[in-house]
Amino acid sequence: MGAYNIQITLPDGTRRPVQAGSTAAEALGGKSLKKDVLAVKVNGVARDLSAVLTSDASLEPVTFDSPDGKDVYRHTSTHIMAQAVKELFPSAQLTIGPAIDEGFYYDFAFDRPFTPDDLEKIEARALEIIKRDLPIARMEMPRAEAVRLSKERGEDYKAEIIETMIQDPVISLYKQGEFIDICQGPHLPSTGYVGAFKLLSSAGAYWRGDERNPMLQRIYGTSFPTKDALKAHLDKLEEIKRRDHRKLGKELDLISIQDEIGPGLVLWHPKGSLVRLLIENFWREQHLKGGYELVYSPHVARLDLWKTSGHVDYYRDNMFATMKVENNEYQLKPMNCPFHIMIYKSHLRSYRDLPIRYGELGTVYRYERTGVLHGLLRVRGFTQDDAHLFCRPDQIEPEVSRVLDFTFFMLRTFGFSEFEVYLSTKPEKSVGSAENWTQATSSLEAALKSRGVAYQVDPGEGVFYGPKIDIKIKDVLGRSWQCSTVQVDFNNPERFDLAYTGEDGKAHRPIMIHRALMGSIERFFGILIEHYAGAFPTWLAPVQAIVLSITDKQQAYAETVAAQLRTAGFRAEADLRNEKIGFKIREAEKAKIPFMLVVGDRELQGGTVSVRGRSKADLGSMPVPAIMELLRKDTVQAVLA
RNA sequence: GCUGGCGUAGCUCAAUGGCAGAGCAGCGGUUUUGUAAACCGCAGGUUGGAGGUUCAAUUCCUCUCGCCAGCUCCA
Repeated sequence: MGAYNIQITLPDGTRRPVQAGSTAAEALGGKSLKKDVLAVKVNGVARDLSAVLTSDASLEPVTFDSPDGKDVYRHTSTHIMAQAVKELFPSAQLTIGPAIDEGFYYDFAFDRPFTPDDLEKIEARALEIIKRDLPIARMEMPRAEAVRLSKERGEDYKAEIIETMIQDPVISLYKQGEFIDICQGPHLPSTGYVGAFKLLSSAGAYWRGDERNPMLQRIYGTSFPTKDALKAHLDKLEEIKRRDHRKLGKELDLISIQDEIGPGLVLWHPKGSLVRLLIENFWREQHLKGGYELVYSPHVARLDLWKTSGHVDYYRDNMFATMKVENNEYQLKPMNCPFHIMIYKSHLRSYRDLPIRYGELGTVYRYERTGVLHGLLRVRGFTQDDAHLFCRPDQIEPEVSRVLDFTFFMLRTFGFSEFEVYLSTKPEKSVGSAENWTQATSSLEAALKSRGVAYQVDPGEGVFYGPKIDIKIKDVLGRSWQCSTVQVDFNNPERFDLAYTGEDGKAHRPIMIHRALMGSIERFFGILIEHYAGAFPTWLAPVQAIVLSITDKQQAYAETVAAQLRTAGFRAEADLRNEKIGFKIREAEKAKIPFMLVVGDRELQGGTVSVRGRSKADLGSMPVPAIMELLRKDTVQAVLA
């Protein structure tokens, strides 16, 4: 090898000559390199530390802090798991094993599901492989040879992957000990780089995600550089469990879903109903302020209505079966839009009337397959905070801008402050002219830009009838939920032959915009429960304050205080039971009531209450008007924030 | 819908091919209490449902309903 030098450039701008043929690791500092450098970006492309440098390049160390670093780390982790599986169960075939958001999985073709017992053994073996600190080497070979090698090793799925999914003439493989896997890489330099490693669960998964294909056995796991980081992650998983709306919904007596009633059908208990009432009241108020007209529509209608709308053609699989009434077929409604359209159609409309905005908290029923139902998040009967805007093409942009403002206002009010916005463009199967699509899409973009909203484009992900904007919220645990959607629709105005009379006296076709802010009230409520861990802010709390008497001497006073609060418009209760104060506080804490007002003889004498906020906050003694002021401030603040 | 797991008192969970149990909640009593669980007692069940094997099934088998995890789907 020639002893000529090449230039490398480091992220801080320093340049350094190194010998051509050096590895990236050597170029970065050789043996002094710490174990927290996992890989390297050569000219922006993630590579192994062992990658050989042959020309001038910019180098950037990749650490666990970066998404690339996590990816490399977890990818090697999943190889380690796969090696453990192959060692313990040689007949298991490798398929795919990617790094995912917070860990990794690997799918194996195996003749039976892995048991929790298997998982323990696999984990133990994986830890041993980490201890062996096997060097991980990259190899390259021609496709045909890689296919042959895979078949030789009994890895038919791997051979299929190369043959059908990879175009490159040269295939890269990674080897650690006896374990070989086809993989693009990059990987960690050795198995010993993995600090903390844990397997989490196993489940079936179809080959290539298609239920007609054989079922594979998937194992999920995660890994972190340190035990503490792993523990933090496991703690977070515990926290997610603690906040599960199905658990809290039951504990706080908010809702139930019962066998006798049917899967995916929700009973709203009094406390849950109260929260819902508060949400809906706020929603209606804001819509009236925002220039919407509120409407109601029936829960069933003639099937023909949905033939006209196209739902029968496109979405019958997700609709409940029709019912026969007096020789006519009726359908439980899966959507509200046809009704709003029919309200629009009940008059001749002038261009002066537009935009027309119909809003409805409309309850719809959709047949969801049993396997997808999930608490409040995925149900069969739910209420959409639906609205349909009928407008001229030139009104799309201002209307969408208004909707965006409105959406962010609503979501912020419910405590969400981080958003991800997606613009979905024309899919392969679509209706409407190219011109329509272009104009609508650019109107959506213009609206987003006018609002200074950062967004990503999802090419081809629009609905067949028009482009859309989806907004995802991030909850307090950093999880994303899609709630809001704004969809332009060219299809329904056409199908229902909607028209308005223009300035020119001629009939024109209006554009429809479907939009939902919260999406489904059920789902949004589920998200809210988890976001707040059941501890609703005062303005949404079903019970805002509870008066706790110390002995029955203060019963009358406690009732008076509670009554005063209720008269002033607060949701207050009194706990007069013959129980110790510690017990009453415990129950009130468990019920997550924002304010506990303890009244004993001292308070009785002074006409005060001793205020304890949720989670131990001691707010001291105060007269009744003062606690009312506190409640008022706490309530108003949230709504105006 | 598919694969796997699960289904026992209102809730959380034990147990066994041979009379189904605990804690909490509920009810009755005692206690009159100062910031996260006072004490005693009582009651509570066709072990999700149907069928089968067995002298005997909550336990084993089949079907069915539902739940959970994942896959798939999501206007």
